[in-house]
Amino acid sequence: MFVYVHDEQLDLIFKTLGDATRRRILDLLQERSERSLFEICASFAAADGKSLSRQTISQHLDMLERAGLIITSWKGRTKTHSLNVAPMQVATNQWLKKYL
Amino acid sequence: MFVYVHDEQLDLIFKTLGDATRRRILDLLQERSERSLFEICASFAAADGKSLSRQTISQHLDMLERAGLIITSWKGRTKTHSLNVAPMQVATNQWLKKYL
DNA sequence: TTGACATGCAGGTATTTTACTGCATGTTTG
DNA sequence: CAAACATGCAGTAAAATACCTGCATGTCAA
Repeated sequence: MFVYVHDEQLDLIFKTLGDATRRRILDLLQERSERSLFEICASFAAADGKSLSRQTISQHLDMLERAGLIITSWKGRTKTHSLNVAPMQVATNQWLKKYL
Repeated sequence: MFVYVHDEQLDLIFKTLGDATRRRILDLLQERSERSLFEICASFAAADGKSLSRQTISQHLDMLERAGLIITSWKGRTKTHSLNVAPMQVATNQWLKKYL
């Protein structure tokens, strides 16, 4: 199976990866998926001094979801966020690969 | 040899790749390197309707150079631009690889 | 059913990005 | 030297981004 993505989707994938906070969220979700917004905020606060507001992290999660890099589902009043590596693989196979 | 790059450099590399115009410039330079700004503009104009101004392309080239994705050298009054794939390889080896 | 919890939505601000125009600088060639 | 050429620099405007605060909505549990 090979999914073709348009330039705009490639734009979105690379732009989304171009922010250290969002890459860090992906790294967190690779360790363990199915995390809530609050858990992600807590991980950030626990790790070091630089903690961002809940709403800011939420915006980053929205962008990650728009890029397809995370998948969400509701469990009661909690929305869980899980990693989805497909866009990275598609971006690599479709464009980046030829330079590696 | 393994060059460690900081988060800020990873940011810059991915952000730079997150624009279709810049990816297209890289694709052009992979076909043939050592191209001048004017040659790149001409390629854009020849390919299709959507042609950007010389200064706009120049700004994209500046960003590509800051990210290390192109290397430049002067030949008389002409500045030539060549592809440098190292940053893509570094970004892949240092961060992206674990998701592929 | 009410209080605590988890998230969403609206808006505001400062910075960055992307495009442009116009002018300046330096280099080659006739 | 002067004209043509290749690029650089300055400034502008619109849009997007990244952060914030405050309030609203929906859900679980006592």
